[in-house]
Amino acid sequence: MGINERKYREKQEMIDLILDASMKLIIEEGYDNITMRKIADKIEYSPTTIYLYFKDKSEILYSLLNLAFDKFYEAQLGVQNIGNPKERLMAHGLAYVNFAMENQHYYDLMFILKEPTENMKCPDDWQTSTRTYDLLKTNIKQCMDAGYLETADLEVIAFSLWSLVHGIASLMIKRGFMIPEPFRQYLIYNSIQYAFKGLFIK
Amino acid sequence: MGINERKYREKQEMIDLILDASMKLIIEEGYDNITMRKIADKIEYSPTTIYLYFKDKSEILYSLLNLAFDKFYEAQLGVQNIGNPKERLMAHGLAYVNFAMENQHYYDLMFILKEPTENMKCPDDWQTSTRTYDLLKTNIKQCMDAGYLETADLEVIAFSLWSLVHGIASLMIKRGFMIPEPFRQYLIYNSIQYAFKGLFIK
DNA sequence: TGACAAACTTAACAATGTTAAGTATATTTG
DNA sequence: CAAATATACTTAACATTGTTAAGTTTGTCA
Repeated sequence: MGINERKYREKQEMIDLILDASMKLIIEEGYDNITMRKIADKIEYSPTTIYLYFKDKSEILYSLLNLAFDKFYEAQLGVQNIGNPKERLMAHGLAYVNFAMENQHYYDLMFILKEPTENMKCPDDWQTSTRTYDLLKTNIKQCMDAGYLETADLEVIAFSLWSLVHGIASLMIKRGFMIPEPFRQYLIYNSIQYAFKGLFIK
Repeated sequence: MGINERKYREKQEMIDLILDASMKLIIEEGYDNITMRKIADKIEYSPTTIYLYFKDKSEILYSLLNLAFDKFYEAQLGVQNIGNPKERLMAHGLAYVNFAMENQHYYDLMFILKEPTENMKCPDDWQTSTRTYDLLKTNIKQCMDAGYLETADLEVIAFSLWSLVHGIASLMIKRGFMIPEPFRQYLIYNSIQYAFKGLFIK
């Protein structure tokens, strides 16, 4: 009988409803201003109903983190059609920072906030994140194979590049107000350019 | 009459008492777990007394941010006795990340948390922070003058290096749990090494 | 000594995440 | 078909948070 299937579907729809509302709230009002009651208001249910679908608030944030990583991964894929490994890697870095700047709250969820990580106990729980990191490593590897990068520990190069773009993104998001607006874009673009150029050996 | 001086002194002592207790609480229990009532408990006053000395919680955090920057600046000064500009700059980067790792809550206050920055409206309010950034720029400038670095926009180079070390530090602090412990130190050290080496031209 | 200001506390507010207990609404079972 | 039971949801309440208003004690100065 399809009754169980329907129930499962309805449960899933409710979960999506909650996540949708939460994500919208985060985008509208920022992570700090998201509360269980506001989510409940938005979906027109009582606050406690949410607890029938999520263990607690951090589990909602963890689910949103995974959704954010999906969007992030897609954005990263956008540069994979570039043939030349060096240009691809550079575009990759720029795409990373651009995504972060245009989706600051997603970025917060993915790499800065602690709360959603309370639900990440074992490595299985961060598959959505390692997927994008693997993409970066692949692009680095191909640069290395093509002789654009010095042969070195792939993990070290990857972490260096990741740190660089994450540093740019997170500084801009959290302390960008200290830099006058017209100067921000200039700094972002040229810092990436400068740092990447240094690493390439041809 | 020294009565006003005494009162001023007492007021200052109270402020220090509150800041001391707050900082200890942050170090002991982390930023998330610091509450006005816990601070009050620690200094053995009622919670509302604190409001006679600080406008609100974010003003306390802002004061702590400045204290953190003082410690940070001191730590950075530790490498200034190194004669060779290149070695000094590299040591500077390492000292930066080391301080961050050893004082994660300070680092949170200085570069990641939004709350304390609510009290930073005009550039006068972030003097303690620009001071350390100026130190970095000085060291970069000297590397450039000595021919260790390609001549380029100082602001761009400084932001690149800052982003790199900040990226390493903040990733380790916020998502370090995803990297197995013995590997973390290796990654930190070698990433700095790798990225810096790329930038030097001799 | 009495007026007044400064320092501090008590009580309370609204907002937060979360739980316990209760009520409708489906579903299953006799 | 009706009673029993499970499912979905709500109401009420709790403890904790930052913060304010009102009151009390203490110190200062005429």
